[in-house]
Amino acid sequence: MAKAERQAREKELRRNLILKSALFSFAKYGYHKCSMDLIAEEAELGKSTIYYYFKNKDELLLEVLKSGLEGFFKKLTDKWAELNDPKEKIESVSLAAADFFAENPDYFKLYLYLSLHPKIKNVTVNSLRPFIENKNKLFVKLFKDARKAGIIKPMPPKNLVEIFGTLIMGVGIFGHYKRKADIRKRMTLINEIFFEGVTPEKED
Amino acid sequence: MAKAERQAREKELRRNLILKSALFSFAKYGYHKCSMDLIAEEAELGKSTIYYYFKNKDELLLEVLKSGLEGFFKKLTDKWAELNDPKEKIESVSLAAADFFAENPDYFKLYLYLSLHPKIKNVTVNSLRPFIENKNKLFVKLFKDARKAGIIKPMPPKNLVEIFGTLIMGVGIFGHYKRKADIRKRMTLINEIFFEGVTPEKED
Amino acid sequence: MAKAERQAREKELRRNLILKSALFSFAKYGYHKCSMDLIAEEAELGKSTIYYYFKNKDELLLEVLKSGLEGFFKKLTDKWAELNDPKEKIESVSLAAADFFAENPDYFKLYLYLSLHPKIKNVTVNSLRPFIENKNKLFVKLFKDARKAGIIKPMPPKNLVEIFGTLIMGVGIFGHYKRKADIRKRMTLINEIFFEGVTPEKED
Amino acid sequence: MAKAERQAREKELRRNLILKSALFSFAKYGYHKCSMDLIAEEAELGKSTIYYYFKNKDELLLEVLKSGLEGFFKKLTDKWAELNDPKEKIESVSLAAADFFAENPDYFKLYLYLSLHPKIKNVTVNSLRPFIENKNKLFVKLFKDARKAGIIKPMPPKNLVEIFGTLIMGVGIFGHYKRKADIRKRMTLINEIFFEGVTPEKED
DNA sequence: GATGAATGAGGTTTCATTCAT
DNA sequence: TATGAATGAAACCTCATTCAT
Repeated sequence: MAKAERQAREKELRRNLILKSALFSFAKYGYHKCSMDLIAEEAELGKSTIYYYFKNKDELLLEVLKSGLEGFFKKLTDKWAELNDPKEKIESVSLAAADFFAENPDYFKLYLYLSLHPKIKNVTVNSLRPFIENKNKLFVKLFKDARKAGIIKPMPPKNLVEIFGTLIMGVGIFGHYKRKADIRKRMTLINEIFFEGVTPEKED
Repeated sequence: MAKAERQAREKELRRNLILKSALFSFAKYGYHKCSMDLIAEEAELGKSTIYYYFKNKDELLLEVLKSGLEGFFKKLTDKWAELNDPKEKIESVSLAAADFFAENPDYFKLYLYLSLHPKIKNVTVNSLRPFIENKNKLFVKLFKDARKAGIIKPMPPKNLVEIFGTLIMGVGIFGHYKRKADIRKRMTLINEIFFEGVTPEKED
Repeated sequence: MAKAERQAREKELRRNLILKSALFSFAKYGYHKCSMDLIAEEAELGKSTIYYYFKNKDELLLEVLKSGLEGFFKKLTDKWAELNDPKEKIESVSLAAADFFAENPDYFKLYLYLSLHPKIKNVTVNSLRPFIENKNKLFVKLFKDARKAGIIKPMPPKNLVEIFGTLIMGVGIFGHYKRKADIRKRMTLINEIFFEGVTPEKED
Repeated sequence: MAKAERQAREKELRRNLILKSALFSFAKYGYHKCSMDLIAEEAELGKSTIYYYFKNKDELLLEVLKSGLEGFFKKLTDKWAELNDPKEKIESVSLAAADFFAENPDYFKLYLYLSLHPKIKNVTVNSLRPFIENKNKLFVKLFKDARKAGIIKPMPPKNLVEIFGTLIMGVGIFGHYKRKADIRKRMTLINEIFFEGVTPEKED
């Protein structure tokens, strides 16, 4: 019957509405100062309805983060599919992040905020860890490939991933940029520094 | 009378004890999950005593951060006094940070955590802003000097401060390092990348 | 039409399924900690279905208890039909209870639990009262008959019913017995004490 | 200083006030239907004050029960100190219980209610277990002594303790008695049945 | 100066029940 | 007949803060 199908679709929509409202409110007030009431109000639903869709606040947070990260990595891997050159692939990470920041200014702030919270770190974010570590391996491999291709100095790939990741996330932390073009410009600068450094070419 | 003096000294000691306990507990539990009780217990003082020394939780946090930052910048400016070369000065920032991270693993995490918290950002941390912006000017000037000295490409100094700052703080975010030597090594890598990039020298 | 009949039969089956699941869950979690969800899940039915069969949680409880008690008294009166001697009849109560405990370890616990719950006592269990008082009269009559037959001291029959009832229910309260044989043995001891006391025969 | 002493005394008084209010309210509404608000209102204190004195609802319950049982056993052992004959000692148990029921009509109901609650049984009441098992040993010893003195048939003392205990608690369960004299009368009947049984003396 | 005691405000979560389909 | 979805009401508990001493 088409009915069941429509219901499933509507349920998915509601779920996404809650996810969206939660992200918005978490980001606006910060996870700890954002009450379930606030989220419910934002979603224009009863508070208990949220508990009908998500077991508790922690899980809601988790799903918010998951859906955000999934969106980001979907975009990124789509882009990678079009590229071959490792350097271009690396640069595409920051550019994909730029677009993602512009469209979802809250995800990375929330993610970082939580990464730094000692208690949550141990409970919720940890269940994201497998997901993240999986992605991390992709990045490590990317840098290894770049190294093999001779376009990167012999530096430990893991460290490079961390450092490059930091650079990108920094945009999210300090991010007072609003326009996508500005963020892209900043990412371009980051790419340039990461690859070439700030030291001018010696002319001789 | 020496009595008043001794009393003043004792008061200062108490204040510092509270500050230390607060930092420890904030870092251990996260600002929002760290109750005044926890801090009082850590300091082995009555809870109300904390209110005798600090107006409220927010102000306590502020003072904790201030004292931490002051410590860091004290060390940094001491080092700068010994140096002339702008590049060396820039590099000394990350090395000073390395030592500071090793000795005070919690300050920067707390600082970052709060930088990302929307509400606190607007209330408490903002009152740190003058202090920080002041220090920021020092860094901007440093990069301008470096630019003048020709050891830096013509890139916007403000952006460079942010990017270099991000690189350093990243160590605090991911910070799984325990030994000072490890942190220093990582900072050296960061310095190298920042100045020279990851692209190998073209040999021709 | 046979259809209506089958439907009625199926409805009865569903009702019993819910009753069984409710008893199981009430006993497992305790009435107050047992949510309708739990019961619905146990019955593998939608939660609203329970409301289709029973007006509310209280009524469900009531019906659970009723059906349990009915089962017990059915067995008991069946046995009584075979017996004439009042003493044997009295003893058969505890033995019937033994079997009933063994087969339905939860009914009496639930019944007692609720007898002790002040609020429920006043609302739901009270509607069991006519039923129970009816049965009680049977017991009182039994003890009166026993008195007439000269096999019981001249003690107030009502009190004897209460005391004998207590003894039996005590097995349900402390009931750490698992095997039917153990419960029967215990009931035999209770019968002996109730009739003969614990004081040894004077030998002279 | 006398000040500290007075404060300690006042704190103890408050604690007892809460305990009393809690017992009253638990008994009136039943543990699960008795909210902390209700207790606070009864004690004419803020709800949080109760949490200042007791960690949570479970612990409050535990302390209520503990204090009740302690009161009972204090009275009982006081009486035992005056007695030598094991039979008199046994009888004194039910008479002490009679007085205790009359003065604290709620304790045993609450205790039983909780003994029967599957979830609480495993958490809170269990922490009473050592206390209770300790007392139980006293009773077992009492029945062993009575056996040695030849005033009890060779029946397993543990079972006798349970059965005798059940008889006494039954008064608490069904207890519609208000006047101390009525309860004592009932206990006397129980003692008589327990020792001599309901079977009349054979006259021959 | 120092603190034990008290609490109001607010947070998360549970759950019986209803309603549209 | 059966049920998925939604929710209001209420429960437990935490915590920054105050106040009397």
